[in-house]
Amino acid sequence: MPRVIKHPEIRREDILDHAQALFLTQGYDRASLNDVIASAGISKGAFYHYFPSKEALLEALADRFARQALAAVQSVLDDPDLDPLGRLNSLLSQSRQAKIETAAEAWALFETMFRPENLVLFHRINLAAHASFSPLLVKVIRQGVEDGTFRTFDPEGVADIVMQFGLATHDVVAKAIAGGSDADMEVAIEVLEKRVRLYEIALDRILGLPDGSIRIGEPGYIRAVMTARRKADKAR
Amino acid sequence: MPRVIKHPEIRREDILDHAQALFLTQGYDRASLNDVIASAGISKGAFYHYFPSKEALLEALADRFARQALAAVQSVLDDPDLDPLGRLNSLLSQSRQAKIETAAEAWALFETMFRPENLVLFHRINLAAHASFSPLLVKVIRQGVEDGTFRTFDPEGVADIVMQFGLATHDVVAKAIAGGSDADMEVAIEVLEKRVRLYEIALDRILGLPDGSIRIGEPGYIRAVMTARRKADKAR
DNA sequence: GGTATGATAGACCATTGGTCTGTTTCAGCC
DNA sequence: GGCTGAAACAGACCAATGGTCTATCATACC
Repeated sequence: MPRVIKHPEIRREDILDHAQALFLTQGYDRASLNDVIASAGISKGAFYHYFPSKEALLEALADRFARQALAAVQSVLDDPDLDPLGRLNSLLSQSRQAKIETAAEAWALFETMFRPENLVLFHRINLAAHASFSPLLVKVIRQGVEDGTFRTFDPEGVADIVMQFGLATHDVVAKAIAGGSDADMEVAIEVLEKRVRLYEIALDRILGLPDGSIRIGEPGYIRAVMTARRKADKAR
Repeated sequence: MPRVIKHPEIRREDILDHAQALFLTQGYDRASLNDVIASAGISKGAFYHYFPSKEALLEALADRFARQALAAVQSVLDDPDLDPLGRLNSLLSQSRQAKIETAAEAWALFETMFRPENLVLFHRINLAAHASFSPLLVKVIRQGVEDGTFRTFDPEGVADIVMQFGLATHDVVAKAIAGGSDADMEVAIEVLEKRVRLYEIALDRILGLPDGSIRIGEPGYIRAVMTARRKADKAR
């Protein structure tokens, strides 16, 4: 094997990229270290020079995911024109960043992320995301409580419940993927939209808001994501 | 090794027992098949005579857990004197079966179940539990909707959210375990009781009930479980 | 130009989940 | 009681895995 030397940061990202592709397509357990280093075109020595273990690679990957997600909502957090409710709604929908054109990509991520063999990876990402998002959510909620928009005795608890919304959709999406047919997809869309409405009124209640205040995503967004995926599927 | 022949069902349960002990103490990944067969005192041939793979063993274990849990609440489901709300509350608290004396055991299960290395096992159990519990919950909720106690447009969604309550406590408990000190425990108790109250009012709302209708567990139950554990810990 | 240090290669290792062949036990039949 | 076939079990064996170790290359710096 020819010896290629890259800048450490580049090489590291390189390994992460290849690992991400393999872990997402085959799952963390089924993708072997040999697969990773073969894909990245490096030797075992090189790999262990950058990561102390396969587990550490997984964690680094989860961290990167969480950081990227955080960066994606940074503008919402920084926007000074948003009141607490608006900020919370924007965070929940994330629709400012996730435009409809990228819906197909969003689905691709969903599809791979929620596959059963990706449980471990998904969980790590969730942990990392929780660790970095929770404090921000708590901050927003606390501000809302102070200025009187929200009313709750447990901001951290509310934040956790908000975070769990992601997990909540897990089962539904997983089943839709397992099924795969158009009919399954249609069912999944309806179930998800109902579920979203349920979460909205639950959040309204535990934040002491009048009904209809919380709006998770724009109406029809889920359908847009799902149908975009269907189109992409049929194209290939 | 002497050749001991047991009744197939006995042998199977035997293997499951030893696997359960090992998986819970060491985690599914870290406990090797050799550990399991050594602990069970059998050969590889014997093991693969009963289970097609290590994965299948995990699934069988999860199934058994789910079946046991189901059996534990069967009386609540069969009780003809309970109205839908009472039945739901009883299911949520499970306090009829889980008396305070068994609190220490409950904790032991919690402690092992929620350890990070048991993610996979926990998830399988959760899936199995979800599969068998959800329909029952939906049935109860549907009855409540019919007789006018509950009011919701999405019984399945409500059932799922109820089921997720178990997962919700996961993080809190996991952190308390990670900490381990009395102070950590005290914090965990308070956080958990707040979280429970939050869930109660959220469920009240999405079931169209007046506040205070849903009661997850008797007041002080969490503290009872936690302190029982503390006593058990200090005893040894 | 020498050299220390980081970056890379690849042989090597113990262990793992899983397979395969062979042996023992025993119920059912004559 | 003896025979037989299938179920129950034992254990050698295997490829692959995550991880270690030593040797080699490249480069920045004096």
